[in-house]
Amino acid sequence: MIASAADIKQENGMESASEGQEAHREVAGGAAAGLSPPAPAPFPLEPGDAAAASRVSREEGAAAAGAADQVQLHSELLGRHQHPASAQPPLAFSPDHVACVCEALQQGGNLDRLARFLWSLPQSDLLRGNESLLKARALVAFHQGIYPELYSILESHSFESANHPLLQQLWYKARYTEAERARGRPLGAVDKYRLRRKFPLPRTIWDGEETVYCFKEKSRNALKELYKQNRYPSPAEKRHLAKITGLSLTQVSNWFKNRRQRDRNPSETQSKSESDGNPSTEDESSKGHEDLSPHPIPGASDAVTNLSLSSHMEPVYMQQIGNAKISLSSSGVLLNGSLVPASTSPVFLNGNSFIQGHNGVILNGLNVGNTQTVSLNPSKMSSNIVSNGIAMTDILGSTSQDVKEFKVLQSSAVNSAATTSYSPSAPVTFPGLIPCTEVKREGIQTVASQDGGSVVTFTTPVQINQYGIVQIPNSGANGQFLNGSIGFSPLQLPPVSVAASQGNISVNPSTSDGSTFTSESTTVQHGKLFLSPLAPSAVVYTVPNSGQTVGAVKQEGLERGLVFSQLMPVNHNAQVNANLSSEDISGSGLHPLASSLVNVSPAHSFSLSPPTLLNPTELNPDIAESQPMSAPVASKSTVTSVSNTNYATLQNCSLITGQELLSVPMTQAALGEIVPTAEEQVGHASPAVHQDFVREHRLVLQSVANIKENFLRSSENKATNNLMMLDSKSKYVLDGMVETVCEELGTDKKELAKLQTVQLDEDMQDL
DNA sequence: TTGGATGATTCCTG
DNA sequence: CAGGAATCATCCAA
Repeated sequence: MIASAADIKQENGMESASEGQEAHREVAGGAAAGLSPPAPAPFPLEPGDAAAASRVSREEGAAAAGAADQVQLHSELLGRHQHPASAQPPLAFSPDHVACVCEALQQGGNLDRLARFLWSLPQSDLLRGNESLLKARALVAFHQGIYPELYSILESHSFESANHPLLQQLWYKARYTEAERARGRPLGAVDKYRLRRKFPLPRTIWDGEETVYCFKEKSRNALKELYKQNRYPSPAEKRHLAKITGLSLTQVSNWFKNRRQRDRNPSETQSKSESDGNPSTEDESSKGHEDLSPHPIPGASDAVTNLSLSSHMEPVYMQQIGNAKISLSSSGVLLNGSLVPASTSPVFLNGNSFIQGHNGVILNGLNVGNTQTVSLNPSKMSSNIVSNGIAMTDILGSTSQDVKEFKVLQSSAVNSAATTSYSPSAPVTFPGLIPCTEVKREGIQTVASQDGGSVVTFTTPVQINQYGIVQIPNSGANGQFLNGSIGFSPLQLPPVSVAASQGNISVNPSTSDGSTFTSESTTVQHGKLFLSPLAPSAVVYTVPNSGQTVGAVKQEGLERGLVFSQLMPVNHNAQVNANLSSEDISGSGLHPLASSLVNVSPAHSFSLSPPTLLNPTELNPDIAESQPMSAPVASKSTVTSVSNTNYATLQNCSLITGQELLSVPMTQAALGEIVPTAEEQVGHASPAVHQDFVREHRLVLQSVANIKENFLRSSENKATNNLMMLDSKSKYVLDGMVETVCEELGTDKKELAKLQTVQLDEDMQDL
């Protein structure tokens, strides 16, 4: 689709860059006329001069046939007969239609035609800032070698991320081509690299996220995290990883393959510590390889691995789940999980993950960086000593095997004898665990033990500040039984600085024996919603108290979803603020009220009161097919998990409320007005209505824009297709339109004439 | 300019 | 078809 540099070079011959630009301005000049202020218009169209433009176009117009001509014809008519010369010529197309044609021509690869079409368009404020037009203009400018204009376009408008790859290519290729011309020789890799450094991408076409060796750091971290746990991911895991990282399955597979290979041959590759600064990665890679060969996830019977730690005099029993790798050079921390009867304050994190010594804590396989603090702050320490309990709520990523193993270990924990109590007023650190990571534990009741060891159970709210993982505000006079029900899902926590913002946690009042809590101990968190923005966004809502315990929530492959615990009293005072942005979560941590993209007020409540729990089957049939919810501890657990697609639907519902009457029909109009009925409506056009309609439509689009990504994801769900269509700015949506238009363009001009004569007032009536 | 790091590719094997 | 090994091309920092 993109004209190659060679093409451009050919077109421009041996002219210098500036000469070439001028030449092309003269030849193809009007391409950008009147579309956007930032770019100079070589042939500025006087108001009402669409006819002239039309004539010029036809004279030049080698292919006078097609959409461009039809458009300009109609523009001419409207410009002459409906508007005085002083007014802006009206658009025969709606901006969406223009964008549609642009997309069609772009995808058709006919950039010359696209240039003529752009040139023929009249000036209109409606078209300013139209991203499809700007993109088309950029393409044309690149195609014609008018690089200054290209740069101007790219820098003057903040493009949607969906367009970034293409525009970035344009940016770099233009730079390369310019440099090649100047030097008169092809560029080498280093030359290109220097050019990229010299001309970094403008933020308008770049999300600002650093990439190293083509992979974004975020993606790389996700790969690393899974690799730490499992060097041989299953195809499903690879797919999931590919999905959450935006990489292809092949890239994920290659990454693992390369990583394994280089871990196997550290001497050859001189593999050093990864960029995550975690030497443990290397450590665990360089030792015990025989244990890391492909193997099925072990069953519960072999879930417990007895390791002897070099730095410890006492053995530490750890739970090794699946292919999770265990690397302990000192005491570990494990929350919510298994048992480590080490003498030096082991803390476990969610059972199946692991933890390592020197540089950080790995929460569920994810490393907590040096500056991160894990503090467990209870608010009040009454006498809540829970002797038992390990309730595991593993939200994401855990496998059923994990749960099984957890059960085994849990039972052993319950049956164990030794119980250690920690003074709530004495924060406990874990020597040797993480020299640079502070782990505070306040008001933690240590409870069960195994083999003389101790298991930590959190009986009060657990708070991990913004440098840490989880924040659970304490809200009660009575201590709360959290029972260690902290679920850190694998792969959800980046290991570095953003880790804190990407975990998820559920605080569930559950007991190991399945008994329910009294209201006194559990109501304190009423209405609290603890959300966690995740890169693969998983948000866990757990609102305790209903006389029932909440068990584990499992949802494999959840990418952006909400997990609602049972009986979530949204209608109380719960305002759901969920920042699901995967791009900007580093600063928000887990503060529940941090910047929110989605603000679901009670008015838009999902009716999650007990009688109307979200039914995953209804919301998304995929849920029924997917990972079943499991409740390793609480027998009564009833947790509703809502998959990403459902979440998108929910968002749509809330945001579109009151607007869907506008937006949905608009989609129909945008797509459907190519139908012959449009012809009968010629002459009924009402520019005023049209523009107003467009504005409203834009309003709708704007409101929808925030959840666009979810729209796109929801496209996987057929049930939401209609909603997806609302986002007519989306290229995905346009794809369908483009196909249609391409057909029309390729067959009959009349169809385009029909397209121009859309009667939006009729649409309004339909509304 | 250099050399390590890294993603991708090819070939082979089970 | 996935994994291992070798290799290539490119990236990127020093």
